[in-house]
Amino acid sequence: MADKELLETDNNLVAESLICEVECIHPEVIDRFANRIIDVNQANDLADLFKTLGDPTRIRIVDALALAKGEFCVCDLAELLGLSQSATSHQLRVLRNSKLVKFHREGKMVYYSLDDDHVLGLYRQGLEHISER
Amino acid sequence: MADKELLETDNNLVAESLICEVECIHPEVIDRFANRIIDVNQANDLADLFKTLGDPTRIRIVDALALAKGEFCVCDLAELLGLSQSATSHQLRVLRNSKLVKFHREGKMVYYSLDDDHVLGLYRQGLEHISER
DNA sequence: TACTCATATGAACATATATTCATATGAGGA
DNA sequence: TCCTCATATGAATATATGTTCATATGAGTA
Repeated sequence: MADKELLETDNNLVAESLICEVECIHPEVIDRFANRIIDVNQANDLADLFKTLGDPTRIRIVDALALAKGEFCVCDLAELLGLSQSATSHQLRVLRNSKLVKFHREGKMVYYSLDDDHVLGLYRQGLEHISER
Repeated sequence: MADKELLETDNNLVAESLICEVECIHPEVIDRFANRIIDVNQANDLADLFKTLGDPTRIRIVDALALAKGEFCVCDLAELLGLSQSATSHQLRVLRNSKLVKFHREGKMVYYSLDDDHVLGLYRQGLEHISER
């Protein structure tokens, strides 16, 4: 709105403003990259993956499963990490939904483990990153 | 409390309950891993790193910087991603605080780029993970 | 079938966070 | 010095999320 009023006093500015509201943009940069940027859906999926790992409790769960190189039942996980059973179960569900862990039932117990080595790779790379600072 | 009342009718149960509230724990599992689990501070740092990558807007910023293999000024980034200048700046600050991007000033403009190849590695590994499903 | 136990889940609450709007900062130019 | 412009930032708001509490589910067992 402030712009509009200013424009009426300067026709030269009007033309430019109709094309682009801001002056600082480098059109050649935009043109070059505009169609190569990650698709919004993919960005959402990727963000969801990282978001899932973006909680200290879930990190500790993943860490436990990573060092066990095997599986834990919910109850042991809760005890190991000092969490309530409910909190543990809720967080395991989040990890499950993102396919970061898998599980199987054995009688009354449910055992969880990392879904694949990819998860381990991501986790280790993250660990490396924070260690180098 | 429900436990307490039950306990008074069965002394055998009392003893066990005083040691451990839950029955399903495997003590040998706990003992074996209890002292090897990631330190809480480290878990927080690692979660913060992933949390920073856990937002679609920041993912798209990182993606743009990754494919440019160079730098963008704030204004170009905003235009490229269809974001407001303010939102872009706020998110760049988050990325800066987590040391995922670096920047330098040139006159009025500020140019941002990925901080190091580690970030790129993490990003790519995440991409791989979601592509394989 | 009735009971116990391991796990899952829904609701509620407190906290964190992404965006917008308005404004501040600070560099370059007239 | 005053103005413009690129960027940064604070406040406010809407939304997402982690934990707890209470309860449900569902497998084993008497």
